[in-house]
Amino acid sequence: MNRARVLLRTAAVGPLDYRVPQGMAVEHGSVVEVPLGPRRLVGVVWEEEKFAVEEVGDNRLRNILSVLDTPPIRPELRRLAEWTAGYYLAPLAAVLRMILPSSSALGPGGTVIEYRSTGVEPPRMTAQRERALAKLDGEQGLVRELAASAGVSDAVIRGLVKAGSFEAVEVSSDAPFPALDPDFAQVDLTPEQAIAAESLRASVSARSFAPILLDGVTGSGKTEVYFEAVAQALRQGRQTLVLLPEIALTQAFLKRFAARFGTEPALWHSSLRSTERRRTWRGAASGAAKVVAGARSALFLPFADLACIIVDEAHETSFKQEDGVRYHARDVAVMRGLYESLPVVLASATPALESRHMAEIGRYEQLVIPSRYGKARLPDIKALDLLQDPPERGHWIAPTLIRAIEERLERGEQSLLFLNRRGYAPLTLCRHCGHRIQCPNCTSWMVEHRLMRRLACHHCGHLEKLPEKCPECGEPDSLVACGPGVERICEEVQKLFPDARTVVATSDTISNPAHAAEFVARVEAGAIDIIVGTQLVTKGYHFPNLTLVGVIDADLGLEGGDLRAAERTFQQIAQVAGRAGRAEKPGEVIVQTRSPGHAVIEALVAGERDAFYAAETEARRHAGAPPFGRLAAIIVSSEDQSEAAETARRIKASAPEMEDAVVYGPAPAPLAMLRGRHRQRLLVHARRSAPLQDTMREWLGSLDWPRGVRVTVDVDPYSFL
DNA sequence: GGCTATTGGACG
DNA sequence: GTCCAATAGCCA
Repeated sequence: MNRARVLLRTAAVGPLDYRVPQGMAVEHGSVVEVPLGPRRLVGVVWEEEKFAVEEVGDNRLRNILSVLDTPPIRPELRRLAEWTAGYYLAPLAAVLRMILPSSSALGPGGTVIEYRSTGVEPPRMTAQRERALAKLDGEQGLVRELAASAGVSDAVIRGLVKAGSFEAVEVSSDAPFPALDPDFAQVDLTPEQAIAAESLRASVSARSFAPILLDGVTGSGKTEVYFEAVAQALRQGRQTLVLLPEIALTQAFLKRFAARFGTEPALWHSSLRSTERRRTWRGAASGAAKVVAGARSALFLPFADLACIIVDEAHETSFKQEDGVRYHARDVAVMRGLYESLPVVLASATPALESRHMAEIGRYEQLVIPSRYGKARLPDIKALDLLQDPPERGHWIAPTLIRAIEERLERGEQSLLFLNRRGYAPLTLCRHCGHRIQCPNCTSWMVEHRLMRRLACHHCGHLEKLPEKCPECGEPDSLVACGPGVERICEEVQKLFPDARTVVATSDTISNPAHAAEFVARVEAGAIDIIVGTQLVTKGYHFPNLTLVGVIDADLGLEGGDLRAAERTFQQIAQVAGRAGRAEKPGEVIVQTRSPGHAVIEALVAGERDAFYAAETEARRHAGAPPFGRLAAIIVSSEDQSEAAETARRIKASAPEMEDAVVYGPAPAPLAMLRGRHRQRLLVHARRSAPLQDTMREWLGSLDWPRGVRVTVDVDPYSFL
């Protein structure tokens, strides 16, 4: 090879050709450093024929500077990258950015000095120092990382190091991974679990593509079952990837994993420190990291010898990336399984309708674990009609639910109240003039967070102080909180049961693995009587003494009515219900609703999961909705409202004639303004068989729009905001 | 004319 | 993405 086509991570620059100097070993997939103008960039050598680029004369080529010290990106992963870019209409370079982390992980390794708080008070305390110490308790990282995490300058951290409040820790970025033992723990499976486990072991050994739906009710021990697939891969010396929907969940997972295999797996998620990032990436590439547990982006790690992919809680919508490359990790995982010839296990108690459908038509294998582990039985779900049994005025917990909590307190058992709404109140209103406090950057109300004493926008993160008088009419003490959030429910609980120990569990209070571990430990130790939580508490946790789940507002998810609203509500309530009665003590679930006759609520109460799915599937089939038809959204945004609207109109006007697709819109998006950008949406609804991506590529590729206007395509959208 | 802000193209 | 040169806009 004397010239090479190099794909760079910057989307704005297409693939470029370089000269391979004499004696340099370069092959397809090699990770190389190349010059571009005055800069040095990292890229990957790709097959020339994949790109239609203008040929450039040998005389204009510059030399590849070096081949980096990492295994080449294997063809299977290159094909997956191409598929992802093609399917989601994203630049290949943007997918490459997910494969190659920032260059720090690619450069030479060695030891670095990180710092960890010691608990020593500095002799002189300042506001900045106080903030850093409060925020960084128990954290470790580079000075730069700590400073960024606490929102202070590097100098503050360096000062605290000098004062003895932080100590230096030498960290090797290439520390070896401790060996995982496939036979560390005695495994005690029920006959039902054993059958599923054996099937998974066989799939791993078969070394061929096999998408598998592992469908087991909550508490049936799916994790123990798929651990047997991990064990099988370990015995063969090969690697496993476990995708988890939320970092907050990893703590519980890691504990169970370590109990089964003797030590924790390698980790991958967006908030890793640079040393950890480097270690996991290189461990995946070398094959030294036998198991990687991670968020969706772990899907693009360059595994040397992958044997199996497991998608835990595969129905979770957080697997859908909502910015950058808008891919669905569950679907890309299946494609990776296809390219790498390996089994992909989608584990869930409430599978996505799409996944169930694939199993029904025989495209996915289905393994069912029909009952709970040991003596545990599925909880009894009751609907509580809020019109018949209303809470007191200005309150949200109905008398029946209050009595149920009371019983648990008397028996020394725990209760969980679920409301998928962070903060204290979703809307703040002026009683005098009717003004509603809105985010300056978004079309959304500011949410009061009483614990933080701030108003927050849940879309852009904008924060403001809670005003003392109405910002519109200036009337003092006229602002009232409307509606409940978890903090307000917690306040109500504390008024009702002043002696009970309550905790709010949301992404605000459990924002890192350390918090998650502390939360789990406190609940397990019986130091908590009542948990009030958002969707964060609906999955993964196993609290044997928790016997009551109260759903504060089951109707919340049904509002807005996007195509998956009913399915999502069903999954969410079934999952949170699954937290009750996970050991010997039976669980009870009380679902507060204003529409007990709604199909979702009736299905939950009757325990008729299959009937619900069947009806929902028929409705989707009738509407030509996914998985029977396909959707793609086009979102046009600009700081200039008229430019966004005009561009959207032009896109619509240039839509090609399509027999098998319809274009709806443009219309202002439900979130008409987001982060200061005005947004218009179009929706393409196509038949299953339509060449959706090709059509859209051609359509949008022939247009251009003013600078400052962004046009994004969302294939298989999950959010319609 | 001389200065700064904006924009389009090249970068191999 | 970033740099650079051509161009447009602005003032004296």
